[in-house]
Amino acid sequence: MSVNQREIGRRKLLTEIRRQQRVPRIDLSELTGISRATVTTITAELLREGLIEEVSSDSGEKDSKRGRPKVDLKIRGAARLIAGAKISNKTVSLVLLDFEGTQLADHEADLETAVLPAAEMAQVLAGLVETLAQKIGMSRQDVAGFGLGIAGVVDAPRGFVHWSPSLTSRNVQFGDVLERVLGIPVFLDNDANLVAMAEKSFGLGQGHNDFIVVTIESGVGMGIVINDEIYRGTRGCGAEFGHTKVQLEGALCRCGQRGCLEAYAADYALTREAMLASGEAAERQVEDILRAAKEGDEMAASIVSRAGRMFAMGLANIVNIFDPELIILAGEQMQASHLYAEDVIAGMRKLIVQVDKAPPEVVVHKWGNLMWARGAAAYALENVSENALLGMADNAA
Amino acid sequence: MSVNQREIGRRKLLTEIRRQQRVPRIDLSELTGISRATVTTITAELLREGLIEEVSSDSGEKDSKRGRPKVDLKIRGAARLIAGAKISNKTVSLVLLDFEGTQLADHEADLETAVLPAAEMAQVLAGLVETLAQKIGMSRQDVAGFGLGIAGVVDAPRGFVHWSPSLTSRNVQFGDVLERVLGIPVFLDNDANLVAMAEKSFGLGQGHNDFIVVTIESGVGMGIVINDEIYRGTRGCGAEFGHTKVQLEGALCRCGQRGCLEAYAADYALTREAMLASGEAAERQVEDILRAAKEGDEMAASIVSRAGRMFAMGLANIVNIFDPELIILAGEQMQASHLYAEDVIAGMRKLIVQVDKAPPEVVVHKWGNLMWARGAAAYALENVSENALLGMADNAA
DNA sequence: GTAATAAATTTGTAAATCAAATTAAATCAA
DNA sequence: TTGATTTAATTTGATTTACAAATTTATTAC
Repeated sequence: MSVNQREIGRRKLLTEIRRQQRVPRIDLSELTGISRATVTTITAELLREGLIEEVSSDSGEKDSKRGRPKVDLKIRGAARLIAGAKISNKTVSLVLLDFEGTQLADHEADLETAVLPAAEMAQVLAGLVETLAQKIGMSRQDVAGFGLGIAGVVDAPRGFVHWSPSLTSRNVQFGDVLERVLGIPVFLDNDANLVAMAEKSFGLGQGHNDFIVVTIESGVGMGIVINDEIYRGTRGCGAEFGHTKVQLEGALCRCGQRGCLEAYAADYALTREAMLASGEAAERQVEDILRAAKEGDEMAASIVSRAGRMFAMGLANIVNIFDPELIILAGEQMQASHLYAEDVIAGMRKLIVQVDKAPPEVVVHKWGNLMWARGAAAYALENVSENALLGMADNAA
Repeated sequence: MSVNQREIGRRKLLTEIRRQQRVPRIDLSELTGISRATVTTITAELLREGLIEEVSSDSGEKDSKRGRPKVDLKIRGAARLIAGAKISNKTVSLVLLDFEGTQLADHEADLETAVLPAAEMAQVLAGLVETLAQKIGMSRQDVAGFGLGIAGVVDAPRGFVHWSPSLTSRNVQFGDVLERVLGIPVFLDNDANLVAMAEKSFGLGQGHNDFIVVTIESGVGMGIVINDEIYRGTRGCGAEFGHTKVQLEGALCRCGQRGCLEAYAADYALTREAMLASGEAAERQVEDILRAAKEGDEMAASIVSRAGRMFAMGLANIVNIFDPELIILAGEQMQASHLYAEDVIAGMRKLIVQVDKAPPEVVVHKWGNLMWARGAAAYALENVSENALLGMADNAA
């Protein structure tokens, strides 16, 4: 009933094994502070349960030591099957991972309509997860957990969608709807949080306990990791970096308010301004504007420069508030390169509180379309892992 | 050595007793999920150690129940003596608390100079703590912990001061200096964090796990409470709300940068603007300007209104990032009333992401000079409490 | 004075950790 | 090939700890 001692040990060891990838029992004892005896008993349980497995050789150092050789332990990939998906504008991308986190399959599908009622969306997703599973000869029922990223305002722990551009209805208990239709555990989250999750599990955030991920695609999003956990506000609408205000009564944003960072830094802001300034009716592509700016077009340069300075200002505010050790600028579109530029970062450094200590590291991580889905899967993986451990206690009783 | 089960139980029970103020064992068992038997044994330990005490009557409900009457437990005030202090511009205010948190004495003293070398400041503080203790017939050596709040950039866990307006030297291991001079454990923190601490322990933050405190005095500060703990960034220079930027290349701030919130909302910003606008050489008092604004003076009104709108914008950014359940506007000066005004808060509400859920509660808490010192003491109390529990384990061994 | 009732404690048992002893699996040296 | 050496992993036995159930304690009701 209560969280007993043993469960704490099991959790500690399983997470440590996951972190280390491959690790012998004696090191586990060192790393976790749990005695060798207890490590033996607990890992035996985890082995029996099929959650981990032994790997013969320690490939690392073969300096011909004598003594009984270490036997590495690792997460057993075959233990569970995890699916993750991200709903984008008119496409859904999915990945299938094993329990180790290695990718087994992926899939991409178009949606006929970008916006659907919750029930229909669930039907579509159920079909896609089935298709995905069949790619490796499995069925949907074999999937232990499905993580889904959806744009909008999401209350992740409750699986509740306040609003999403992909759903016709507001305020849906979408997590429950999905679980009913899919018949497997579903874990729902805001898409920006999932990038943070992906960076934490597979990306540049590995080994960091506190960091911030800023995502740049059509809008500007943010994920916050504090104390090794995704921080979500009380109402599930925190981390709205794109809608922090950088100018009082400034430019009009898609959200209807004025002065949002997005209204200066996002793609549509650039094209809109260029259109307005030139008086042309046709929209120029962002790439066009960036190229023109580089080639000396003053108007274009001015637009791009302001976007960069506004972005730097927004970033600086984040640093002044959080003082994180790391900021990851993550995005799949190369066209946001003007925001990744070194002078933008330099501009940010000038706007933060000056201390005799290095400013936070800023790294850029450009990745493919599937990263979102992998983040969603990582979120599911975390939850499935936890449930697997809880399940063990039940079996014992 | 390792944090054993028993220690977890002790901590749980002690914090629960502190939270409940007075509580019988059987309720403790209910509240913490620890069995009655274990509650008996652990509370016996805590009693023996003198950290808690029994109180005969449960004053609450005397509805003539039968059965053995409950015996309330409470923190034993006499267990430890805690001091807290805040260094302000040219004064130091101090409080002396017992282990329950009730105030036993307070003291205020002027500094000859606002800025001192670390060693001298430590000497001054040692004398003041001695004076404080003697007010109740005790000496400095009887104080179990001293919490100190100091303006500037402070790395609290390390007791390191990057920079402070009260010290001549930068980058001082001030915590260690103080401990050497005072001869008692010292806990150092940034002053804004201490207000958060005070609100969490004694004020409006009680019962909330995640909230934000914005302090308004000569500058604008912020304290962040996440998961019932003060959040401090990696370098100890987070939560610099006053220096978040609200205008690109805007008004000049004391910190040398442009566009800081402080440069629009702080006292000196108002007086400066009024002076510039009127062309007068003499500075007007903030109260003057506020009164004039109310009486229809257009220039004054414009200045005050902009300060309010900028402040609303800054607050909205905090909400858009954190989505906290509660924001406490805390300050000792009535003159900041223009920032507390209802229309400022309403302005903030218009600038946050709109969801079908109530915006965060905003409350105003005006308090006296000693609140800072009480926060410092609360910080020390938390640490001393923790150490008392750790000490028990050592005794047993 | 006795029954009833509820809080707190005691008792005996089961769970779980750990240090120390033991076993297992390898290398090295002769 | 054999035995010494070395190190990892397991087993053993003691100890800690938590808890359910039984018991004691302190009160009211009748």
